[in-house]
Amino acid sequence: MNYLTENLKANKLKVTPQRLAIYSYLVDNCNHPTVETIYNDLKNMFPTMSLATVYKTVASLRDVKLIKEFNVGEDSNRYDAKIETHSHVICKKCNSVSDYFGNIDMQESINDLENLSGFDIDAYDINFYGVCNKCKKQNF
Amino acid sequence: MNYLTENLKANKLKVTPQRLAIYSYLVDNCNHPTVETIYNDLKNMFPTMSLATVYKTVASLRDVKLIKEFNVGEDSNRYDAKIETHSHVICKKCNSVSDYFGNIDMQESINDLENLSGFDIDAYDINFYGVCNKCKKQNF
DNA sequence: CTCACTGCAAAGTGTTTGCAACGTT
DNA sequence: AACGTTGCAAACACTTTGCAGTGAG
Repeated sequence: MNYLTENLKANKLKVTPQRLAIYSYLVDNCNHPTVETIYNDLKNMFPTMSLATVYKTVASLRDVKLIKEFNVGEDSNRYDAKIETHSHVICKKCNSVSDYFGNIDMQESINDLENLSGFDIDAYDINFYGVCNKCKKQNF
Repeated sequence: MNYLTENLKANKLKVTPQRLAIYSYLVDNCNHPTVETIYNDLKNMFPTMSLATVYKTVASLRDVKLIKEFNVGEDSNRYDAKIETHSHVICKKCNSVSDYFGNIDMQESINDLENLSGFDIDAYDINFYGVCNKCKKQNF
């Protein structure tokens, strides 16, 4: 029993083939896919699988915090199985979303903000926007 | 002629009563309203105004960069007439969005990221999530 | 055996579009 | 007078829901 199966069971989620496939797909892919992308990539292996199943599955995985749901200004949400703190880098040309794991120290700002406003901060997101290397080269 | 009118004209946008009302509403309100909120708050003064007009207007204002459009994980977008760089602080309980103008130096990370990946970064967003002072007090 | 999950279709929600009437310039 | 804007209704895209049948535990 691999760790994906264990993670699902630990969160009281039944290990169905569809659910395991969607979860492994997210763990294996760093491209932060949308529901549509997941569905298209998996329907070869699961011809009867429906979009609704993908929606329901990512919602379950998100609820138990095995994956993160986010939106970078597009119509549809993206999903990410990397749950450690990291930033996203979005290319304005090709709309790709990549990861940046560099350390960004936010503690000072968080302290400042908490003292200033009485807010309790427990998370933050950082998104960078620009043009990726590939699009720069293609003058795209 | 006030500066709001000037800003619209400078961007070749006709100064209609609806457009001016929506733009001033955004300039006067720091609560980062959604289209729905703008519509509800203005329809007393403009009983015939339609949601479509609000959508079209914020799109025009966003296109000429008089306002910013963003999303903090809700179903609908929010709009902000503060165009200087600043962060958003989101309360997970009451879903309020407030501003943080504290200086956060990202230059080092941007350099690192640009060297690392060849990305040209020209903007970034920072969102903080937590519980606001009011909700903390209400144990809400 | 039970209850959660799947898959289909239908409904829901936020947003956009087509188009005629209107109003700013 | 010209052309961008408004406002209505219809269309659209993404997501959620209802429900009967299925299958993991």
